[in-house]
Amino acid sequence: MLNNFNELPDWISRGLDDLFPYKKSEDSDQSFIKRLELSSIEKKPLRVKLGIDPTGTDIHIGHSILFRKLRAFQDAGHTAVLIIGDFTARIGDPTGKSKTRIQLSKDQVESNALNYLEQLGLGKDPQNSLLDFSTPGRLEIRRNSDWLENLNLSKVIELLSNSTVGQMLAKEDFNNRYKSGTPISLHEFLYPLLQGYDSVSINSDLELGGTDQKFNIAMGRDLQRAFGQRPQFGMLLPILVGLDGTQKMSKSLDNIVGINEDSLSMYSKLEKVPDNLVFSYLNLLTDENLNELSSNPREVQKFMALKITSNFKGVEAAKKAQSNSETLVLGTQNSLNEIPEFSISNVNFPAKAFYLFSKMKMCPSSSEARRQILGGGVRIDGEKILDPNLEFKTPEDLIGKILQVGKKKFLRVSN
RNA sequence: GGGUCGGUGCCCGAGUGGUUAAUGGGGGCGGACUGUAAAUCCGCUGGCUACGCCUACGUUGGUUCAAAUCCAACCCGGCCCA
Repeated sequence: MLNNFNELPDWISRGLDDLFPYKKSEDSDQSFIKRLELSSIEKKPLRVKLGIDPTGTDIHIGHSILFRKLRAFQDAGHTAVLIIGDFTARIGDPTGKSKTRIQLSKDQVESNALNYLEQLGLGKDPQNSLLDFSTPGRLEIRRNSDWLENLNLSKVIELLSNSTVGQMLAKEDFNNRYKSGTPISLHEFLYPLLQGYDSVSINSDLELGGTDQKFNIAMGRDLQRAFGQRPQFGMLLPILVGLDGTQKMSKSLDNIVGINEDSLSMYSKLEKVPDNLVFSYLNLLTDENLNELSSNPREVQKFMALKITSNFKGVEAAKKAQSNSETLVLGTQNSLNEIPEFSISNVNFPAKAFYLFSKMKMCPSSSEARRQILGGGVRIDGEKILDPNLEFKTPEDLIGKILQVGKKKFLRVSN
């Protein structure tokens, strides 16, 4: 951490990686504390910007760090301005990318956006959702196509003139790609400028983002000044490391915990994250006191899994997930009360084992199912099966039984 | 636009006419071990109700008994020149 932010209240400083600029100054453009004071003197809530590009369909707990912080500002009475990057999603943020992102269609982007909002809590009680959608004045949802779709060329040129090729190439991602000979399309240079222009369009006081967003957020600050606005502050929060323990959490790396996952799989994934992540998960995803943790690493890990699952699924569900997960380990699956059920209706009989497991979506393909069986990773009601051609004559032979692949995937056969 | 090099399975990367579904590494998955972790060891890693069939080496055609491997055109990219 570059600074210690201990002059800031805990709800702001918790988990913070950087807040910039961070100067001791009376100028509310330079000192965030002054900006906060000004806001309370003027009785004008801060406009806190967070942009999301609706490129995928699943929000994971890594994203939730930002939303939790945004929510903290909401709860403190400020206005969250959630920008749906429906336009920028079509360009693709080059940040962290080693290659040009595929451009998405308008329809895709729109349905992704709705999906995101639902996951964030649209239509839900604020107590059970990431963001507060219902308290008046606490949330604005804006789509950046509103102002970006019809930007004319002269405006675009004006934006472009605010930055230089040198600046762009100084940005780490572009630099790496340039040096390694990976293509960079010109339109990708536009992305930081457009994101910056979003800040101008909504008159942002503070923009939240992951640490990789520093360049883009700083661009917003520059542009706001160029357009005669009071420049925003940038608040950077750490990028959550994914389940593999090394790379950032990202769907394409397949190391995520999705906030839509059922409580059992959420808990199960969390309780077995690599040890080096446990502390940061507690720090970034819960409000627990970090000075009062057990000295037993396994206990801390379980505690972390329980607390995080509770945040998303409620205390009851989390406790149930924990006890279910413990029974699973003992191999007494029958006592489970919360195994997801899956209908056997699209399986044709007689059904061989490998066919069954692929049709029940336990394995991605029938060939894979065959391999899993041969590899000894497949059980029915706890009993290992080794013959991929094991045949089941009728659905009745299977209904109510528990199919298992590996240690984590379970499913109860239903009608 | 010209020159030149290149496009192989999730990724990287061998292979330059025939046991090639394609060496190797990474990643992933499964098994043993364990703290359901890490480390380590072992196995698997195109699809298909399968002892067989199908689809694969940028795209499309061609040569050949036979092509990822040869030829042509096209598409895409790196570098150099303009």
